[in-house]
Parts: sequence; C-alpha cells; structure tokens
Amino acid sequence: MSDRPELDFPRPLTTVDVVIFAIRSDALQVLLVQRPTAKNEPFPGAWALPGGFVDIAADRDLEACAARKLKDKTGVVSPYLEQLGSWGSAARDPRGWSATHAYFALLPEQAAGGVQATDAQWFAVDGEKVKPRLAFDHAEILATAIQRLRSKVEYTSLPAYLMPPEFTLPELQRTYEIVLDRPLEKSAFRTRMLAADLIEPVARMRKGPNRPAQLYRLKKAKAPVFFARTFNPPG
Amino acid sequence: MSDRPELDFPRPLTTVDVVIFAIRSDALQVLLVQRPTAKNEPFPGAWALPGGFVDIAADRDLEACAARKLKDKTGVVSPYLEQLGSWGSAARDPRGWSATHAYFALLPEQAAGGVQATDAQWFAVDGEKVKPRLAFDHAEILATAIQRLRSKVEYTSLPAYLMPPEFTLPELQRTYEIVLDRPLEKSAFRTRMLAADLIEPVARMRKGPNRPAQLYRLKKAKAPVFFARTFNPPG
DNA sequence: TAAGTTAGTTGGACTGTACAACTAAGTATG
DNA sequence: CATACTTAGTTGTACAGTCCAACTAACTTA
Repeated sequence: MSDRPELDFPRPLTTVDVVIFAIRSDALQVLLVQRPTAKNEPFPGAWALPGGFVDIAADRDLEACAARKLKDKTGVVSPYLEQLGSWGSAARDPRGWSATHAYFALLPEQAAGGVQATDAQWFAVDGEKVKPRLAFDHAEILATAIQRLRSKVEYTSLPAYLMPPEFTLPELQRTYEIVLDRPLEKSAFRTRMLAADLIEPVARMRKGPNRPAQLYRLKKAKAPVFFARTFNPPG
Repeated sequence: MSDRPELDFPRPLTTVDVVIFAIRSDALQVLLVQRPTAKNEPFPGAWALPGGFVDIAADRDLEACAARKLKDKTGVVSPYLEQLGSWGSAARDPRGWSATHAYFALLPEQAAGGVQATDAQWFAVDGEKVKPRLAFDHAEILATAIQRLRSKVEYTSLPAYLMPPEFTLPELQRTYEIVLDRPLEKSAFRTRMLAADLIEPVARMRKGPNRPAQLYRLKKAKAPVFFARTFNPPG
C-alpha cells in the first residue's frame, strides 16, 4: 500500500450479518448463532445474527458475502435475500469502529428444518424481540428486519418465499397471518390475492382432512410483486 | 493493532455517499460534485455523488458522517436524511475492495439555492438518469435513490420535506406531480391529503395571481407518515 | 349414518376514489 | 370599467374493492 500513501489511514472493520427468517411450528422464527468463547472475542457465549468479516479475497461483493454466510449456516443456496441496511459506529463493536451490512433471508419451512450447524438455533420472534439478549447491536438490526418484513407483507408477495413450492390458499393466508400477527378476512384475502396475479393454480389438488383444496404456486417473478392496497384488519 | 493479531487482515475501504434531491425550476434535481484531477485519483474530472471516506476519528456513526458531508456541500444542518443502502464489491473502485453506505436527503428549494460550493452543481433528473456519466457505480446508486423516492411518494408524506415551511395545497400537489412525473387528480389528492392528517392549516392566506389560497404546514412528525392507499393515475 | 370441519361462494352494506361539472374570488385586458 | 380569464376549492355521481356474515359443498370421523 506504500505506492498509495493517500489510502494509508485507519479503516473501519467491515462485516456482513444475515437475519434468516422461517415459519416453524406456526410461528415466525429467526436463526441465531452462539458467539465463541475464545479470548479476545467480544460478547463470548452470547447469541448473535449469523455473519462475520468480509473476506476481500473470497467475496466478489456484499451480496455474495451474505449468500456465503447463509449457505455456511443453512446449506441453502438461492433463497430470497434482500439488503436491510447498514449499521456503523465507533461504539457497536469493542474491537473498534465497525460497519455491518445487514441482509435478511426468507426460508421455506422444510429448508429451515435442514439446518444442522451445532452452534445455530432457531428462536421464535415475539413482537419485535427474541428471548436471548443479542450481541452487538443485533437486537436493533433484528427489530428493523421484523418491521421491514411486516411492512412488506402488507403490500407485496414476500410471504410466498416462506412457502413450499406448492401450497393452498388457506395455507398462504395462514402464513400472512403468522407474519402479521393478526387475523385476515378470508374472502377479501382470496379476492386480492387472485387479483394481484401473483400465484397460479396447479392441476393437482391436495387431499386434506376435509375436501380437496386447490394447490397454487408462485408465478415466475424475480422481485416480489406489489399489491395496490394494504390489508385492513377486520373489525 | 499488534495486540489483536486476529484483526490483522485487509479491510475494505469504507465510504459514505449522499444523494441530495431538491425541486428547482419545476424539476427534480440532484446535486453532483466534480472529482479532482490530481494524480492517482479515480475518475478524474467526472461527476459523482457527494461523499468520501469515513473518518473514524471524527464520525461517531454512519449517519453523522453523512450529515457532515451534506453540511460541507450545502450548509444545511438538519434536513430529511434517510439511509438508502450499501454497495460494496472488489470492482467498484480502482483503489481496491470498497463499500459505500449511501444516504439520500431532501432539501427545500430555497435551501438548495444556497449551495455555493465551486465544485458542486445541480442536475435535472430525467427518468432515472442525469446527463453526465457518473463516477464509480454512482449511476446505479442514483437510480435506486430515484426509485426509492418515487415509491415512497406513493404512500408517505415525503414530498413535504421538499416544500418551504408553509405552502398551499396546489403547491404540494405540484411537488407530488413533479416527483412522480404524472398528473394527479385534484379532488382525490385533496381528500386523501387532508384525511391523512399530515398537514394543518395556518391562519394566513397567500395572495396569488388569483384568489387567496389557504396556507398549510407539515404537522410535527419525526418520520414521514404513511398513507393507507396508493395514488392511482387518472384515466 | 350423523356430526364436524374446512374450502370456497354469494350478496349486501359501506367506504374511498375517479371524474366532471360547478362556484367563487381574484387578475388581466380591452 | 366591463368582460374574460385563471385558479382555489366544492359538490355529486359512478364505480370498485373491502368487510362481514351467511351459505353451499366435500370430505373425515365417531
């Protein structure tokens, strides 16, 4: 770096963290990892969002870095992955001025079930918090992620990324209700969902505990589609 | 750093860039600065978003850094400032792996008129582009900022931050129309804007080229307020 | 065979928007 | 000074989508 003296000044630590959501046991859950207890490690033993330093040799860009960390923890290769924002300050990491680029990912339930990292564990989201205290400013990042998820659910097809490839309308509605944490009106949900043109019926039917239900799948769309209006709570 | 050998690895360059918007001459404009032409400088002479390296001695956090750069260029102290996202890759800066934290700011017209930095200049936004080619990946950042602004205008009170302290309803509607680049229906705009409870009437009236018009001001609200529905284009 | 459960439909009340026509108060022009 | 023009703001009708409750249909379970 001696040939570029103008770049010889202290740089912040740069990390990437990923908020990984899934619906498990009829609840919105988030994947956390336990921090190592080695000497010099900040927040030893505390729970934290999966993440770590950017590896400028291995990571082509920030999103690739986030995808790598997600794959390391879950084995999932191409889920829904969206940038959440960045948090940087002198105080957030005892090792020095640091900035993290936060992403959030959505996993279908069966992919979430395949996670088997020994230091990782799923926690139910309660309001905008989880039970364990989180390392760094991860509680704030998580709260922001939950807000973003809830907000986007109001007007996009995001929850479809939490579903298996084929699903029934009541199953999809149930996912919306879990994420929003409030009941939705059946008839209006159906009308809007079909009008939004996000999903298409599949030939097959599902044999349930009652009458066969129509299966749907998400239409091909790179980005989540926007609804024209927000859901209004019944009552 | 020798007492923390685990932190001795190459770190990305960390910068902050600010997309500064204002309505000038009945058009949405953005403030750009011309890059220096000194040796070793990337993109010499090209236009770029105002920004630069994070100064870990001077900047408490990322937002303070963005506010500092905004004040340096415009003199404005507390405008609307929101994080836009971050862009980081090995390729975006010839000096090495770099990550920028992008913010966007909204200025009222008279504050925008006070900008007098010699290397800064306002450019009209055409679609999602500006006339000059931009340095780094700033064209992509600017396009994202415009999309974010347009999208938020649909369902929040953001454009009020582009207005002077007191304004008439038709003036506010004109600002919405400039940002959205499409006409809005007068009656529906009025009904929704008043129902949203974002603005309150001021005792005074403005003497215009026609009958006196009622002045309004933005109600005290830290964050922009959300509308329940989106605007639909007439016709 | 009867009762229970869930998928999906139907219809009426209500609400907010789109749109056009209208009124009112000022300015500009001959 | 009278008339035409411009723009602020209102009114009223048509329409679309939501809320909500009641209903039908198909399958399961006791």
